[in-house]
Amino acid sequence: MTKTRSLLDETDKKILNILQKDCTVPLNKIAKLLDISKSTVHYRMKRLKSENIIEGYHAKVNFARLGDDFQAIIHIRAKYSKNYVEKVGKELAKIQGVWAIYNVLGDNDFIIMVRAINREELMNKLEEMRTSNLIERTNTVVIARILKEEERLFFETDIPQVDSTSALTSNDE
Amino acid sequence: MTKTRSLLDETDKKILNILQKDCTVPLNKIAKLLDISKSTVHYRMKRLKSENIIEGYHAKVNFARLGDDFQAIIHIRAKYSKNYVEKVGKELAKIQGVWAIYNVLGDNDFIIMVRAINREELMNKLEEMRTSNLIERTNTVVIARILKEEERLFFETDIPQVDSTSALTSNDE
DNA sequence: CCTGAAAGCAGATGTCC
DNA sequence: GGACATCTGCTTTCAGG
Repeated sequence: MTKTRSLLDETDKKILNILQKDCTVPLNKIAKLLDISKSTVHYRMKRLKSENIIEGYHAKVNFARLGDDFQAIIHIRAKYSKNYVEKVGKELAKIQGVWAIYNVLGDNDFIIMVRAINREELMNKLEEMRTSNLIERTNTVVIARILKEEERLFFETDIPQVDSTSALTSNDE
Repeated sequence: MTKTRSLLDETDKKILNILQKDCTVPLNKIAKLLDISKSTVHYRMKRLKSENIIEGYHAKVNFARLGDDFQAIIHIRAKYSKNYVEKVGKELAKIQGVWAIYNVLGDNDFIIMVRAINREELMNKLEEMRTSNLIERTNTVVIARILKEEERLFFETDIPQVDSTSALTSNDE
């Protein structure tokens, strides 16, 4: 009967939300928050990691605080060819400072995020792109201020409504 | 005299690069890699954290692996008013799934990153924006594939050339 | 600002449910 | 899949250079 068997249950999502916000919180504390045992948390985290749902644990650095920060968003139109998405992606990935590459639908083929230390450095990176024979055009937007940059948490809407008849009610006891 | 006194020395940057890539590596290992003592690594990490250069430690989740993933990049033109950057920023930040907000220079005022679980959800979020009287226009680009999304590491070029007289010139060698 | 040793605690493991 | 107890090893602290 309606065994939804999603990849993640609600406990997993709660754990992921906690770890996304701060992956240094002790198993102990997570266990208390979710009212399960420490080893269960450990077990689940290991599973999530091994299944590559958790891709890694990373420190977030505040570059704005360091000066020498010049970030931009570059819109790229590629020249079409067989497997151009992968090809162009690889080429872009090689450029120092390109930290995100999105293949997108619409006027452009890619939107990429770049960090440089100043205008000159950014221009050099742009030059690299413009001399590539895989790239048709670039359109660069300079970031004035980063107002937010956080984790992509799970929300209520992410949780499949497992309502059969009642389902809800029944707290543990 | 010209004591550059940068916020970060080379050791700090190396530590930050390691922790950005993986903040679970033991102090021990970092110490060996940098050929300094374990407690020095700890000392520096604490300083970086307390100075908010390290903003936090976060798990990275692979949403693409989970299905129910519909991400987009939205370009936003605001209606100008006093302090509109902050005002619009705050308004956008409230919308569930908006995980990054960049105030940018150019045709648009903001570029934001949004995660939804499907097209409908995204449309709802767009509707929220379009009914805001702070927002003039939106232009949405759907992400087909995330080819790269990593940390913004420090590079050679980030390390200030501590050249005394001329500043420019001096490539590393 | 860096180090080494000692102490405290959290993460890893294995067994049983 | 989850709980409990144990062990290992890392993080944290601190006194000294």
